[in-house]
Amino acid sequence: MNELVALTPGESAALDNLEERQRHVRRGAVLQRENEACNELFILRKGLMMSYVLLDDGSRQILRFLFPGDILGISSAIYQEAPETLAALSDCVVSPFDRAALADIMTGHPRLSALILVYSQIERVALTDRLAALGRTSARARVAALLLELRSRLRATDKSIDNAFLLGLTQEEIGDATGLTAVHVNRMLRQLEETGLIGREGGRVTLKDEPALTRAANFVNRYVGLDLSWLPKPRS
Amino acid sequence: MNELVALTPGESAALDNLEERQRHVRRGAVLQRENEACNELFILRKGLMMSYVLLDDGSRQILRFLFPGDILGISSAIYQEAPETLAALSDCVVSPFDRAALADIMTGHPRLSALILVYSQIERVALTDRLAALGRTSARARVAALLLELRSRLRATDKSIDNAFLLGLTQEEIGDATGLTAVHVNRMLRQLEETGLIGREGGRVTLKDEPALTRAANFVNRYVGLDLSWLPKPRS
DNA sequence: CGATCGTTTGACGTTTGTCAACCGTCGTGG
DNA sequence: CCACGACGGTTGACAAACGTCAAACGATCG
Repeated sequence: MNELVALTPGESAALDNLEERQRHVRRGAVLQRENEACNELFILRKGLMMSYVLLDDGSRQILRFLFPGDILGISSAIYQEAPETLAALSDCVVSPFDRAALADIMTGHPRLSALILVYSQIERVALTDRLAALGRTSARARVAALLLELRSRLRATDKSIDNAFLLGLTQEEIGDATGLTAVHVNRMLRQLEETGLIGREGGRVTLKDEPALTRAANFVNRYVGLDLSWLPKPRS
Repeated sequence: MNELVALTPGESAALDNLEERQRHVRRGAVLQRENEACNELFILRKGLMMSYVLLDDGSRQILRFLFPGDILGISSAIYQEAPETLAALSDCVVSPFDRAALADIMTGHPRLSALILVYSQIERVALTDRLAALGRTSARARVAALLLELRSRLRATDKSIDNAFLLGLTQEEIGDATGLTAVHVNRMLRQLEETGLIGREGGRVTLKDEPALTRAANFVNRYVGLDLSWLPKPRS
């Protein structure tokens, strides 16, 4: 949270309290399964995870990729059964905490409550961007938007990333995120490569023509342009 | 909020405070425009509204339909510029309030803060349901899901609604919500009618075979199955 | 009464999915 | 050490779903 505002000692302590415990999650492991009870929330410390749902016909929709610093499972915490599955795309480290800890923060730290709401709204807007992409843009635009989003979010934790990054996803996973088949994702990636917008060498993607990609995708970075001047005063 | 928990007098007073003012919004009017500054939030009191985004090519994605009791514009409140447009689908009444009032609630009423978070998470899950629908289901399923969702949400404010309701949307609006063209929406509606799943008489839709519709749509009502046992204690 | 809007329908085009085959890499167990 | 199988990527032929264009109709409103 300290990227958005300077925290008071009391607020920092409350957050550190959430991150007391650590749990390692192996690549491919499931942290929380759709339709199962789940009393824990998590903060992702290291690695890349995803949330997804499975439909009746067995197809999968990836809802969101999760990066270090993200809070996982708020939506599951308000339901008796989790509405989505959380799974690790790489070896990860998470800090589990329970719903009572969330309630304690909301009672004792109004500004942190507001920041949790802010993060959940940033996520909401990112979801609506993807909704618009799935509803109204071409396969090519969706793949381009996904690459831009991945790069932008990876850079938030690893400043060394510039135009090139290791794409930790299979083409099937890209397809499940963008509403396409793996075969068509492959065609789109190749087309982006052939037209010079991206480069690819064994899992590594290079954004070679970022302005053209942004135009193709109408991508907006939702972590900039915030207005937090209205946040309540910290209590301690 | 009082549908989910019994409010204390202090909490009720804080909410009544938000609804002090009233503003009438005519059908078709825009309450908030994408990319414009907006310092107000709203509670919808009467009528039907929608939020949408416009893409570069002029196409529109409707993100969400808004019903009485919904809070409008939280996501816009955290940005300098609104990420979405709010427009009235029928004559409406809204209660505007400012961001400072939101901050006051978060400071003074921890349980209301938590409930605001709960509502924003219900909305989040509804958005992910729609994301999965757009990414992974057929045009027929998406239209069926929209009809079920509309009926379910209309019934929340009007208990007299059973299987039939007045569909206050054009087929173009249904298309913009489901990621289809108006022409194809028409074909799907006619197909649902011909196969006996729905009936139609001039703007009125009747869900004639609800189990079959639910199967066609894999629809989940996200306003049931909540677990709010963890909510913080009310302060006053 | 004309104009506009929403709906309906048909013919046709494009995008995307499906199916199938093949390739290279990697890990594993005989 | 090698053979095998699993997995992910690549490619082509074909099919299905959905979009585009165009025309006509009825209702509503000024």
